[in-house]
Amino acid sequence: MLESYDPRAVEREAQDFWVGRRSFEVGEDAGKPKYYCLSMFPYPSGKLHMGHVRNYTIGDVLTRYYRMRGYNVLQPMGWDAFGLPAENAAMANKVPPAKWTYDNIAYMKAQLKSLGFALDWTRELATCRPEYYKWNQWLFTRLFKKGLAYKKTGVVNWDPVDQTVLANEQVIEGRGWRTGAVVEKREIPMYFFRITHYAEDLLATLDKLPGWPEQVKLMQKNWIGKSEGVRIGFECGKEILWVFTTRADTLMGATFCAVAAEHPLAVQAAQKNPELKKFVEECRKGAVMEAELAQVEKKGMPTGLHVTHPLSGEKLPIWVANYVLMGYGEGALMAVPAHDERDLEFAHKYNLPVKQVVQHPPGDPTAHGTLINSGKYDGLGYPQAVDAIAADLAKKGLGEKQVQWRLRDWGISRQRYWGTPIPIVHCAACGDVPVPDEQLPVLLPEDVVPDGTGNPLNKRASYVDTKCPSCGKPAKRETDTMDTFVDSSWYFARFACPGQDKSMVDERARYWMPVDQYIGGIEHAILHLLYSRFFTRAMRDEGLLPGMAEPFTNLLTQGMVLAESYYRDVGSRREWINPADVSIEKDSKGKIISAKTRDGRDVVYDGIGTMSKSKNNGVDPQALIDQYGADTARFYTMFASPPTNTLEWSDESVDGSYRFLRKVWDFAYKFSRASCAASADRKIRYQIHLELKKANDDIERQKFNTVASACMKILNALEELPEWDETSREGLSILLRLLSPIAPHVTHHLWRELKFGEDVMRAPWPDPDPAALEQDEIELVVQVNGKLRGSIRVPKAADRAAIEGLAMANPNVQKFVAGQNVKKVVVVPGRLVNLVV
RNA sequence: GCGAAGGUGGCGGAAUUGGCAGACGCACCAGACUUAGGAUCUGACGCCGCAAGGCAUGAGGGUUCGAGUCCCUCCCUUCGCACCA
Repeated sequence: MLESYDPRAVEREAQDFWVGRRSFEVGEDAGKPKYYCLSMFPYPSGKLHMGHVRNYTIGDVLTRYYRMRGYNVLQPMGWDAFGLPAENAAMANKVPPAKWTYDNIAYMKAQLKSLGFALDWTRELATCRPEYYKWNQWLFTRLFKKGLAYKKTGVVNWDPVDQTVLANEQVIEGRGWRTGAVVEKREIPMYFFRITHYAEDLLATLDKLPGWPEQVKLMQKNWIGKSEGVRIGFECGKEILWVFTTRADTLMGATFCAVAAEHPLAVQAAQKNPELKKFVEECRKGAVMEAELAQVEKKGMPTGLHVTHPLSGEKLPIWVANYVLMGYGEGALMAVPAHDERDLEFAHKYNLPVKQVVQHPPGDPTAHGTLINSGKYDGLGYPQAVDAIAADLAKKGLGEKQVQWRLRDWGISRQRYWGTPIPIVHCAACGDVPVPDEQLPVLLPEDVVPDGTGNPLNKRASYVDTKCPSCGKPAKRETDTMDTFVDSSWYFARFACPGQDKSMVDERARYWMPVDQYIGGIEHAILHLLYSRFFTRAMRDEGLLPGMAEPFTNLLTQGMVLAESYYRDVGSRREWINPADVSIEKDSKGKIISAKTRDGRDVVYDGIGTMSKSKNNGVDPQALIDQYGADTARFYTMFASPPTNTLEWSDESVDGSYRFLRKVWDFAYKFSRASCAASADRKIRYQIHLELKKANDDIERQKFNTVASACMKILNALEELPEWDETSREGLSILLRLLSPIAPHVTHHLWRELKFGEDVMRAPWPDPDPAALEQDEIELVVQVNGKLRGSIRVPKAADRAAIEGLAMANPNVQKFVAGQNVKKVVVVPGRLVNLVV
């Protein structure tokens, strides 16, 4: 065997071996338990980033581990290939999005292969291929016929200069990213998926997902946002203003009503009131983003209209307020300033009355309590008050209990080219007609270069002009495409069915689904995961996935990979400098005091955040692979932190990972030339098996950083052996197997070189030997008043009295208890003794 | 603003159940080997202190024989907020 570690040669050799044996291609096998391990597929942005390396290494470690544990493991890979960046690249480089995307896929596929992931490439898919998106279209037509897909108007960001719809990320501080024009809200017709049909089930089933992080389940629960309340009608002349509230108990404290600027009452009132019209129009300026809306200063204007309080008969003014959202509830609310912080802020600003009606604990006006100043309802608690008030309202026909959801239906229309065409034909006579199955897929032309002014499909007569599938007369094709979240909502099921062109999925999906382990970034905790859960239900009800509701049994949400970012302002333009090109100076506390580029110009430190193209702070993993090899890149990303933590990038510590793999090689090299004694070393063997026991626990709880450090500890222990013996051989074979899921290439090579077997991946996973873990004596820590004062060795079977005696006899312990009364002795078996004086 | 998570040496992190805080590694420091060292090996390495010892897990308070871990208040960072993926 070679004396020194050459990652390049070792990795090529191992990868050739796997390809030659088709090691990762799997089929259905009734003889083994199946394990479907899936990492979120990448958007083909150009090259892999650190988040990908981390994500796919986590999946690969699990895949290789479960294979060695005897499971039939599927780990596929594909491309989330539709999306906005391809159109942006097209505008910048005058290249069709299709070509740009396919080129990126080719490059990134080579990168993934160089990292040695155990992927079944025979199942590769790209969502921009007709054979994939055909089934988006097919399912859309099914849902459309059932009413689960439907058309209504939705609000979008409109750039008045480019005459185009903007994505939220294309709106910067309320202005269009290319034109700088103030963005307006515009209502346009769109298609929606009726995800709210499944709201109750999506919420209730969260409790049956023990393999999901509590954090994610809680976020989804809050997002779905079931609230039980009362719908209350306020008479306004001949009309009724309906509001929804979860605090009907505070109805007697309502001092005004507020409606959204888009509310029909506001629009109507604005027609006769130029000042109000101006205000309503002002509310239409700016982006649709909720985060932005929530932070704008609360503003309002009276409509001049009044409503009648349904119980007191009092006249209350109606205001238009920019903090009322048209999309939630009725787009209107009753304001109770005394018991709602936002209403209070608004009331103070505009001098509106505040009337306390609930006796609340001091300092918490929004807490439930007993009613006061509420006439006949005085003295009631929250539930009784709500019941009584709802009943009285019901008698007048002005209220009823209602369940309200925060979850909205999913708008899937995008006024963009690079996505799945929505399979609808608009016919003057027949209306919106879904494209029949035999005419699917509606093909997206691939030779288009968008220019940023609207959807280029609109300008293609050959695409738009068609015949109505229903009556055969000339008609227009829908030019909107689907949200790319549609593509990623079912790809996991499609991976089970390569080559299937007769149906969306087939019976093979019943073998592989659900995904046993899904791995991806925490940033997908809500939308992607919720949409996938919705799709699985919709497909189930279409007969495609019988009996299945939940697509992902276990979910691992990896933390984001963060890096520092730096910029400098050049005129009005902000230039972002890659951290690799910045040298920094830190003070003794580690705070950055100055940052300069290589040529000595000052740059501004902008803090730490997600690696992103816009801040140019990405670290290219390719440089890491080129310099150290794939095994080091994999080992480092596992060792650096547990998968669920954020990972703050530092290239300084990569060296240590490389050094460790080299040490493994050096040890194996020396072993290959040594002759071993037949004896074993009890003490070192104990250490190795103890580390193995902990490492096996850590793999099960997905803490791969401590598995990596267990490998280091085992090697450190082996190096302490006074001579080559059976413990060296056993320890090395354990080390190579334990390390193989993380660093598969070097362990593959050494396993064969040392004649442990032909293929480490097919070796059984090591389990600790109980005999090696047996000990006659154990060490106990002795504390006095909770402070460490010494330690004692006691026989394993020692009783309490013997332990107390030994603890008291310890000289250092004596120093602290001498002459004092020992009031209490706490003995924690196997751990410690605490003497309280 | 709302929802969620996190904060431990100079740095990444460990401590699985309330029981030895800082495993393992990086950086730094000292030494050995060497023509050389950005290689390798040995040692030291939280802070204060000559030592005994004391202090220390974002800040402040509480529960407990014992708190990084549980409870309360506050501060900071990251993620999501429905057209980025």
